[in-house]
Amino acid sequence: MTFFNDVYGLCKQIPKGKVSTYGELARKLNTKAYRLVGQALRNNFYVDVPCHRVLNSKGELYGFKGSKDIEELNEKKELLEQEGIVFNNGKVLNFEKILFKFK
DNA sequence: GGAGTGACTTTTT
DNA sequence: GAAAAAGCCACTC
Repeated sequence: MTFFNDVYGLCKQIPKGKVSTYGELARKLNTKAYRLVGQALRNNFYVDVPCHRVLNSKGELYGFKGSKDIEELNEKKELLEQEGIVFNNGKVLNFEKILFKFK
């Protein structure tokens, strides 16, 4: 679970009001397993990890809204709006501005 | 230990 | 430019 753990750690590094992408996370971890990032978050969306701040490369939520099992994250999406992130048709406005890039 | 899986990304049609 | 297909790696069953 080390990989997952790393993912969680990075997610926690995402400052409030900003978002990141699975690609960035994976790249930061020096891996191409983009899907693993999503998997990690999915298994651990119970934990205090701001997984809702992680979007896909297009800057929009992936799977959240479509799946019923994770419809709880729909509420988290609204949380993002509370943090200052604006959504438009499921997409994020000024995505590149609020995108948090890992170093 | 092998096969299946997935909140993705990139390339190709 | 949208839609489909393939590639990817770690984790679970």
